[in-house]
Amino acid sequence: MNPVEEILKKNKLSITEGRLKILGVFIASNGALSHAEIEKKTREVFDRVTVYRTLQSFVEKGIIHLIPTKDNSIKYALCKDDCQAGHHHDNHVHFICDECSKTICLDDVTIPTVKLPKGFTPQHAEMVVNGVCGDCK
Amino acid sequence: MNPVEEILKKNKLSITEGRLKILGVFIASNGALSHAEIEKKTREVFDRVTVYRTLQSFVEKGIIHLIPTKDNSIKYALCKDDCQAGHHHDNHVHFICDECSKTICLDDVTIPTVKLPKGFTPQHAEMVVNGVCGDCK
DNA sequence: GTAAATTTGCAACAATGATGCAAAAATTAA
DNA sequence: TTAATTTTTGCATCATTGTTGCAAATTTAC
Repeated sequence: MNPVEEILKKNKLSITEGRLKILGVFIASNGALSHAEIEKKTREVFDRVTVYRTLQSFVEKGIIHLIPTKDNSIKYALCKDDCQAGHHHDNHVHFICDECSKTICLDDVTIPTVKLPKGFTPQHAEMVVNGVCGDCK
Repeated sequence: MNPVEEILKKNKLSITEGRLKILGVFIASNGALSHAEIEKKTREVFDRVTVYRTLQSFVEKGIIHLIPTKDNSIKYALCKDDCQAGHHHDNHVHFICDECSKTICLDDVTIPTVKLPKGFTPQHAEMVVNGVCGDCK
């Protein structure tokens, strides 16, 4: 069994062509992908709705995670840790390159904790850094 | 001249009913607002397109700023510093309450700098903390 | 292989956002 | 203050994005 199928099995998702293909796209990509990008790569094969539902189920199962952005573009990423070990730890910083606009998971950069004003109880933090990536400099 | 008009003047925007009203909504609110919320509060008075264009021009002038979110909902906020001093410094942490889902600018909490891997040049950082706010605890 | 469960595609719909253009309003100049 | 110029608004229209119900197709379990 190939590794893509294994990930689906491990997450109790039935093996379908759509899921194999879309998960494959993530594994082949080195950065995060927007919904539009995934749709473009699979539109000829699968329906728009299938892509939506597939991504939703992947997020629910923790196979991929969302990255917050300022513009209204959801970005999805499959992180190395998640897909190999199966247990989730997406508390890493994300980097968006202003040149190539690629979104990269900095798996080794942990989000620092900040001291909040009185009354606020933190639960989860997200951090996104913009700048220029190694390839573009 | 009232303070709302002054902000528009300072930013070289002509004083119109729509801008006064929408800016007023921001000043009256203690948190960030989504487009939909602003539209709801002004739909009977102004056209949808006017709201879009007004928000766009406010962002361009730096009167309001965007807050990144995971779901596809743009949040806009008017920060205390910006509107009073006129010079921009929105390098503060944002807090989203999981109970009341209010988004709050923590103007006094500065985003910490993180050490990035070799090759990455940071330009700007964003940080969003989720949890429970003082009112909901 | 067959039955049950799940997923897919289609159609339809809702929400969000953008653009061109004429009418209205605001600013500038006289 | 009025007239001319500039800017903004509203309307119509369109594109994109995302959701839902349901029948057909596929996958899984037996």
